[in-house]
Amino acid sequence: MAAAAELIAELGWGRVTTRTVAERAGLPHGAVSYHFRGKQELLIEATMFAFARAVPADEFAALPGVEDLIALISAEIADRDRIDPLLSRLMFEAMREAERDPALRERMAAMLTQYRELLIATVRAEQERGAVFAGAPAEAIATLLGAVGDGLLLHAMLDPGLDVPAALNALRALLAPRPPRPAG
Amino acid sequence: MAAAAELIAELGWGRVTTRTVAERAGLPHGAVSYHFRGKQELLIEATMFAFARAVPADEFAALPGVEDLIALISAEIADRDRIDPLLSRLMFEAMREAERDPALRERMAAMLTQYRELLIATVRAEQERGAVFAGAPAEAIATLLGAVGDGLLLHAMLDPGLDVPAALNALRALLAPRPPRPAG
Amino acid sequence: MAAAAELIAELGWGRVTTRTVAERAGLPHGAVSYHFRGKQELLIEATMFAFARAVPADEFAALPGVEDLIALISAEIADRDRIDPLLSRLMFEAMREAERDPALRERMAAMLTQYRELLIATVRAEQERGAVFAGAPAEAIATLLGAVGDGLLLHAMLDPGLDVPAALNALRALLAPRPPRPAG
Amino acid sequence: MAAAAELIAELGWGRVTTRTVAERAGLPHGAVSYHFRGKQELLIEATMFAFARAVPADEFAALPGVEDLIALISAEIADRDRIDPLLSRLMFEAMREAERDPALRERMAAMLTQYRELLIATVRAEQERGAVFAGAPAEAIATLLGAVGDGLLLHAMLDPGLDVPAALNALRALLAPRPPRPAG
DNA sequence: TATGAATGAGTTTTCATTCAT
DNA sequence: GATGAATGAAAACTCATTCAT
Repeated sequence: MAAAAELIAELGWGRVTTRTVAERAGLPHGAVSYHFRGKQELLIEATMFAFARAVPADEFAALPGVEDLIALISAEIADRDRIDPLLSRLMFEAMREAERDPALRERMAAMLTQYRELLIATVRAEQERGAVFAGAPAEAIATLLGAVGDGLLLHAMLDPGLDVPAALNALRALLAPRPPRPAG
Repeated sequence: MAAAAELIAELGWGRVTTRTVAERAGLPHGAVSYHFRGKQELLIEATMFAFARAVPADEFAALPGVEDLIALISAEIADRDRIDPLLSRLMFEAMREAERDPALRERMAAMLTQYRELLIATVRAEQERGAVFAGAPAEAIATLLGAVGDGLLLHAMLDPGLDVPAALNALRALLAPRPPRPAG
Repeated sequence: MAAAAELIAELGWGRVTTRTVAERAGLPHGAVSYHFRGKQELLIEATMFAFARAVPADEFAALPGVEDLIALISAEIADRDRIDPLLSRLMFEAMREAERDPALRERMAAMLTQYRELLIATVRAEQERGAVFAGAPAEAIATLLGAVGDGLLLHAMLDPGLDVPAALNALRALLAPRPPRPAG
Repeated sequence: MAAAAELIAELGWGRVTTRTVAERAGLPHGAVSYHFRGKQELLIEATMFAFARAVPADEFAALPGVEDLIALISAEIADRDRIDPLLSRLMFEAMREAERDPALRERMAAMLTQYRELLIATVRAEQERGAVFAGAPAEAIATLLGAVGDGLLLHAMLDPGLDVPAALNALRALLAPRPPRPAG
């Protein structure tokens, strides 16, 4: 039941009840306990299902080096924040919950690692192409990029007036390659 | 009852119960409802209290233009993550909850605005001093810095192995001033 | 759960607790909140259920013009006060509560209106038959009769020694038809 | 604190809290427990105080035979319902509570007996004056009058559209003296 | 296999009363 | 004497889970 994912995003992990999920899905209440071992299992499955459906595996495989890096980040934010706020909220809920539930943590970690690997590879490729500032290791820049993405998401969620495009332009300028610093 | 803040960080906002808070604080159960109008008020007050105690007002006033900007960010992360992991988790919980509770959102927004104003002023001063990349508006760079700070916090929380110092070095390099890009 | 009605009569509306109701009914505590949206709904449903069960609808339909009016009132009081003191107390509690709860008030008003319509029709029929004093409008006499009924109920409840039969005899005498008052 | 009487009338006996009383009276909270043995004592004292203040003893003594009986009832209803609904509501609350609290019952009974004696004496005097229907014992008519008074009060409280003046006119007509019934 | 009624543990909240100051 | 902070008993309500059908 991927409709449970909606409710996690809307209400928060802890406020989702089995009844609400059943109602939203138009299913009988007993079905929840019948198909899943418990609420937690339902929510975890729903979360991973929603992520898997949103980012198909082959998209991950195809991306590095193809898209401009900034455009990638930008599109990601735009997707999350404008087109489907569900996913960004769900991501935060799941991150929070993952800190406490080992089962979820494991699955989230795998997903995040995959995403991080993609970022590193992309940064490295762009650096080799000369399209991105090469004065720092790709790993470190990728870490920054991931942090900027989620941080902007978080701040934009709290302050809808935040000028995300301007911030992304600044990021673009910062990431631009540059000549070696003149001595002195 | 600043001991409630601990529990928010440990258990998550929604899993804190009045009973648990009372036990942790060594107080009778009725005391919670006696001193606060309800659980939510208690948690909000505890949150703001913890933040206020962690970042004294005069520190805010003294910082701009005095400290190196990167050092500021770095110190902030180090403080939060090493000295008192409570604060970073609490921040995350509070941000998540602020999305749903208008009262908390208002207070968090005020705090973040104050922090953002400080960042902007600092960035602008450093740009004028020639110590920070001037190719983007101070507002946009400050937005990025705030996002990077909280994003790194979040990711470091989820992945304790994350190389934060390396990322901060990369940030330092990216923020360094640079000569105008050669034409072409 | 019509057993809740007993407790309203015995303890008073405000002193009935869900726990008491559950115990009296031999049901687990959670059942109350499961079957009704809340305590108030339970008590309201129990009240209307008890009234509906006590005065079947067809009795209402059959009465007007058939029974002697006094006998009607008398039977009503006797029924309520002797056969089932529960109902008179319940009626009083419900009236008191109806002043504050709009939902209950609406349902009580509907019931009282139905009863009052019956009284008016009966009075009017008896007046036309020449069996009841015709010197006042049927509506006004019906209002008095309704008031006398509930007033006697109330006073008999508070003072068990009250001579209700004597009062009903007096009512019978007062309601008797009379010749036009001699002029002067 | 006679201001507690207001709250009984407004909220109902069981819903009055010591805090509310103290606030309404502008007094410190501790004063309630200091001056009275408990909440119940406070409410009982407040009730009797309000009644005593509303109907001074000498008024009771002066009334019988002086006022027209209907005017007395009418004035009573008007007073209660229009000028000061507080007293009528308080009366009902106190009656209800008196069923359960012996201490209150005793004091209410004394008051009601005094009132009933007054009614009987008045009816008897009016009957002797030839101003009231003499075909029934004064006691029984007094019982009816008392019941009509409280019954009308109760119904008028529930149904503000009730035509009380018309009902009182009918009562006046019913109580009018009449010649012996013509034979046949 | 599927359902949804029923259960009871757990949570928040209210409030009369107590008692140190 | 007077205050109001503190206590804890009791109440309503929620909800995941169980289980008879």
